[in-house]
Amino acid sequence: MTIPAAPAADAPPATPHRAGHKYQAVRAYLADLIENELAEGDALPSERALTDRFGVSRMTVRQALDSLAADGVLVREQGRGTFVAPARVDFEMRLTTFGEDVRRRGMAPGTRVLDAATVPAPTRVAEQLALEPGEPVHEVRRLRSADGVPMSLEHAWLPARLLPAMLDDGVPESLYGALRAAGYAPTWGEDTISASVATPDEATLLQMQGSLALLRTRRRTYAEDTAVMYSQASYRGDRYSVVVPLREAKPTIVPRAARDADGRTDR
Amino acid sequence: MTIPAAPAADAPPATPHRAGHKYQAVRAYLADLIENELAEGDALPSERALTDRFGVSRMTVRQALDSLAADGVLVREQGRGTFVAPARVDFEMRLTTFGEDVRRRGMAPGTRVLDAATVPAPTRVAEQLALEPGEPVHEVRRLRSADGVPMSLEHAWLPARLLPAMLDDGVPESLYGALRAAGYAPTWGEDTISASVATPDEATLLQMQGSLALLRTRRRTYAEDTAVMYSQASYRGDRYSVVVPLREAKPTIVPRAARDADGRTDR
DNA sequence: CACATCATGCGGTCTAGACCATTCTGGCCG
DNA sequence: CGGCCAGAATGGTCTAGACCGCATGATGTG
Repeated sequence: MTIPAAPAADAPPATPHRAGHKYQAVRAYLADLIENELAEGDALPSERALTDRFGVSRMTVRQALDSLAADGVLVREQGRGTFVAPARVDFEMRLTTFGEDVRRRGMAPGTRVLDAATVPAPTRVAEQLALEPGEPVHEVRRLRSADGVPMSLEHAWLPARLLPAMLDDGVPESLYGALRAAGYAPTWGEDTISASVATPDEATLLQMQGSLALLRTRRRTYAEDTAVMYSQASYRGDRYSVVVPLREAKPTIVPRAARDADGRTDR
Repeated sequence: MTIPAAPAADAPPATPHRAGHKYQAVRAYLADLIENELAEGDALPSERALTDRFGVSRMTVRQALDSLAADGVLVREQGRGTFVAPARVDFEMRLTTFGEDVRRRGMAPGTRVLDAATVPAPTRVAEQLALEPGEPVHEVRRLRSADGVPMSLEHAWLPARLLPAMLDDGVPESLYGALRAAGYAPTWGEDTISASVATPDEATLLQMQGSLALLRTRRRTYAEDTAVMYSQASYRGDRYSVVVPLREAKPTIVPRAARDADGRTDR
């Protein structure tokens, strides 16, 4: 935001590096520019212009620009300039919550808690969470809906050791939120997706008529190295689908340099 | 005029830059080292050692190291050294074929062609492939099996314009292989996964008994910007599941610098 | 013996230049 | 009018240093 039009041409003596690194200042300035000022495809100030504006050397400016280019935010073109990169497809599935997911689809999420208790971990759950069998876990069963229409039955288990007080004030609005608040922000996970037929109980709760097909996901959620949650969700097959972006088959290793090396592409 | 700072003390021979850039040479050397000599976690030569070995400046060495670190092949640790990165989890789903997929699970893939013809594109297919309705497409229906057990019904459409002779010698072993051979190697795609109940016809072909739940995927496959295939597959719900790795929820923008900016991390 | 200190080596940041390769523009000339 | 060519501007590569902060192990010291 603050545009350092005049960067105190020489040495700011008091805090020379306390304020962080110079390239970070340049990067922050550029990031702000990209987010608030420029549109996709717009040109950024040239390296030499930034050099003048910030009173730093060109290598420092390039470090900022290159890091943004590496993040896919910028595209650099020799002889032309540096431009805001076109929005790229995100090739990674994200750990989203049901609430976020539904809102992103433009609907209002709803929740009905069916069951919540702290219990000894069942064998399968203990396996998935790498716990000793019988170690206490919070178990939560919820019926999730979108715009009032039942969509999914969720069954989640979290190690009680990580969040001892989680259920003290009732079931939290968001389990991921509770994990984040406890310092166990989910960082990665794994879904296993399958299909099966709803039990009569499930069919009733989800108000299914006609087709009884369910899309089931079993999810393990991790915060860094610790398993923080195991959950199963059953979605109405007629109302829910998952979109998975796909990348090309995995290349060898060390891509960038190899490209130019072998000119022939006769495969 | 100005004598170049580089004193050409050593080699300014016939082809000084014809052979490529210096940092690429360093990178290639390091890549070979990583692939053939070193194990996960091993230390690489220090920047200054590489500087001596190649007779280049440290910035040039760093460009090679940084690019490999950006590719996730190396991990740099201030004060300690540069190390071969641990094999990382692949957070991206890949465009795999049924055959590859089954073989990776240790089973033998099988195929029975049910139908193959070149026909005018149905409306929905034309939409998905961005064709004019009625434009000719190759249509292929196959029953796929693993170790002789029926697993999946596949229905695929490919623009005939891209591979005019695809069906001349019967149905190719691999549709992706045919695309690659024609210069349309698939580079990305998108699966939409849902669940539904098998029709009697599907149940018969897949020899389903008991549960009639199917896991269905609709896939669009692209080679760069051109849609090269649209396909639907129906998997037996009791025998097939999809594993999707998940990354943490998407951060705002501009991650790297922002991290250090707010000093407080009172955990 | 336990602990503080220091030297060393490492990657991280930064400078003030240089030349190269590519792209585009504008003016010149046929 | 059309095509060619020279600049100018841009990013790409590279140098030969400098100082900083961090991690580690050796060296003393109480």
